[in-house]
Amino acid sequence: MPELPEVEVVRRGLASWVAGRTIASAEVLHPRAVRRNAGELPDQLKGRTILSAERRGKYLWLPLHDSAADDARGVSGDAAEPPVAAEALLAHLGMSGQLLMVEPLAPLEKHLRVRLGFTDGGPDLRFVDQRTFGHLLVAPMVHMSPRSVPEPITHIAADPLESAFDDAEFANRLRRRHTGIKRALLDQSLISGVGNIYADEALWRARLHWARPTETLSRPAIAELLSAVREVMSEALGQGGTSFDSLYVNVNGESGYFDRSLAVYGRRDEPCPRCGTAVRREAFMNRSSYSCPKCQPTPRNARP
DNA sequence: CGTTTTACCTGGTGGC
DNA sequence: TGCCACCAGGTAAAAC
Repeated sequence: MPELPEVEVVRRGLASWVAGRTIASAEVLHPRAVRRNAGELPDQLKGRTILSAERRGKYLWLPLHDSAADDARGVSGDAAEPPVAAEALLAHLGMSGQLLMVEPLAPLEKHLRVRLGFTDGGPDLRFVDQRTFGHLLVAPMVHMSPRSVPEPITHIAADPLESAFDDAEFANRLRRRHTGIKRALLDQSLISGVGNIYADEALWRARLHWARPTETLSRPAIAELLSAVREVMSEALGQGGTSFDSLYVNVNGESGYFDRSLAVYGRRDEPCPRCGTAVRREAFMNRSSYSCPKCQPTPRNARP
C-alpha cells in the first residue's frame, strides 16, 4: 500500500523527529523484520546519530553519523565540512509497515517488530508491520553520481519526483521493452515509487489501458504518462497520502485522505469521474487492475 | 538474457 | 459458531 507519496510523508515526519538524535537502544521483536542482517542490527545502531532522512522510490534511509571517521579528521574537525555517512539504516515498508514516533512508556503495539530508543529519552522510533513484508537493515552507502544510495538499492531506478530522473532515457528504455505498460510502471528498476494504486490512477489520467504494449507508445504519449504520474503523486502528497484502512499512517499514526480523490482504483462498478461509464476490474498478475472501459479501451494487441 | 511466475505473510471478509 | 477459500500486494528469487 505505501507507495511514493506515502513513503515521502513518512520521510518528512522522520526528518523532523529523528534527525540529530542519537540511538541508545535497539530491540528486535521479530527476526523477519531484519532478515537481511539478522542479529547484528542492535550493535550496528547503538551510539549512532541519525543525520537526516532520505528517500528513493518506496525506500527510505537514515544516514548514520560515522564517529570513527570523525575521529580520524581530528576532534577539532572542520566545521565547514558536513559529516559524510558511510552507512545508513535502510527501510522498506512493504505492504503494511509503519514507522511511528511513540512515547517510550506507551504500550507495545501488537505487531511491533523493531524498537529504537534515543539517548535524549524522547519518543521511540517503532517499526510496526502486520504482514511482515517490510524490513530494516544497516547498509553501506555507495557513492554514485549524482547521489549516494545504500548498497542494497543500487538497482532501484530514480523516481519521477527526483531531479536525477531522466525523462528521455526512460522513454528510450520503455520503448525497448516487450511487455505491458503497467508491468513496466511497476518495475522498480525502470521507474521507482509507482505501485498498483498510482499505476492505475496515472494510466486513467493518461487514457491508456494497462495492457498496452510498451513498444507501441509514442514519445508524446510517454511524456503525458509521466506527467500524469507526477500529477497524481503530487496531489496525493498534498493530501497526506492514500489509505483505505488504518494500515498506512504517518509517523504520528494519522491517515491521509487521498483515497477520496481516486478515480478508478478500488471503484469497481462506480462511475468514471470523466465519462460516467462503470469502472471495470480485471485480473492482472494475480491481483487487480481498475480502468474505465470507455476512456481506456482494451488495445487489440493487449499484452497482459 | 529478457520476461513471467511464484513464495513470502497476516487479518478481514463472505460463503456454507 | 467454526471452518475455509479468497483477497490485499512489493520484492526477490526461481522458472520459463
